[in-house]
Amino acid sequence: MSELHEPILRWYDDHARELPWRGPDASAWSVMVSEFMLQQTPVARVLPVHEIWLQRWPTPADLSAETTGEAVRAWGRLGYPRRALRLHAAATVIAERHDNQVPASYDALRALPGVGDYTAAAIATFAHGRRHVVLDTNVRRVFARTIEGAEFPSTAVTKAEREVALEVLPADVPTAATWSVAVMELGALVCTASNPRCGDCPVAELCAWRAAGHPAYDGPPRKVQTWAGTDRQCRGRLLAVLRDSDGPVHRSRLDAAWSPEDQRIRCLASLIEDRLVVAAGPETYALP
DNA sequence: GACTCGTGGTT
DNA sequence: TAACCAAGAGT
Repeated sequence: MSELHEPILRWYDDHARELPWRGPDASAWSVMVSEFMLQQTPVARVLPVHEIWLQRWPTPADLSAETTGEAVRAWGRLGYPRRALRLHAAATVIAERHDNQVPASYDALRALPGVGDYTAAAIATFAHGRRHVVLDTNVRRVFARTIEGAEFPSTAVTKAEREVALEVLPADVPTAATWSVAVMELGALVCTASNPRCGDCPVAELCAWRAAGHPAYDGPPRKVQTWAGTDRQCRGRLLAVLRDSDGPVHRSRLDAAWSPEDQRIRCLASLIEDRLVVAAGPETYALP
């Protein structure tokens, strides 16, 4: 029984945000959709899109019956639109092989497209109450600080890190689920990456990083995403043209959306390769 | 393990 | 303002 448990669980009881994918009325599918959307996208931007998706596609089979293009269009500007394709593909697997029920086992979830270690553990835990180590960027940062005394965790999840997380995971199954969401919430609201609110932290007195005097991060340089002029930006521009059009668009519309030309051609080809775009006819393109 | 893949709010 | 960063996954 870690001494972190009680203060963090009590803090969560008082400060948890009310989110639509939490609470007793949320379906496992609602949790699954939220986990896909929350991969690298902030809660505030997910909220309105998640509501539309659940209303439009209340079960995996409802989404599976749509074209992938409609999923990409409804994904809107959440970013990383390949997640929409993977969610659609996962919904199809669930509809066809899992009786339209989101699996409860980690292994079955992990086998779905777009579901990695984190998402499998999160769905098993938050949708089905299973007991798993849920290691996301928030949890990793909270443990790095409170337990290891470092400002930030290592770049990749280590075996030792996973073992520590398992050691502090409450043995009681339902408490383990609450614990995981509580630590995530603490990382999201208090133990933030920049400007942590240590004055509001329920475990400030126990925090190794604070006790050490908040030493600055001294690990390898954390990668900074470049953006301007990248293929990612170019792809985003091209896809936005298709997303904002009702039907197929002529190549000239895409030509106007980005230069230089060689990069535009390369990115359009990669979008087609990724099945985010299809050639709809001579010189015309559309969502799949 | 290093890279790639969107988007927009915050500082 | 440019940099940072947000419930990661796949290659």
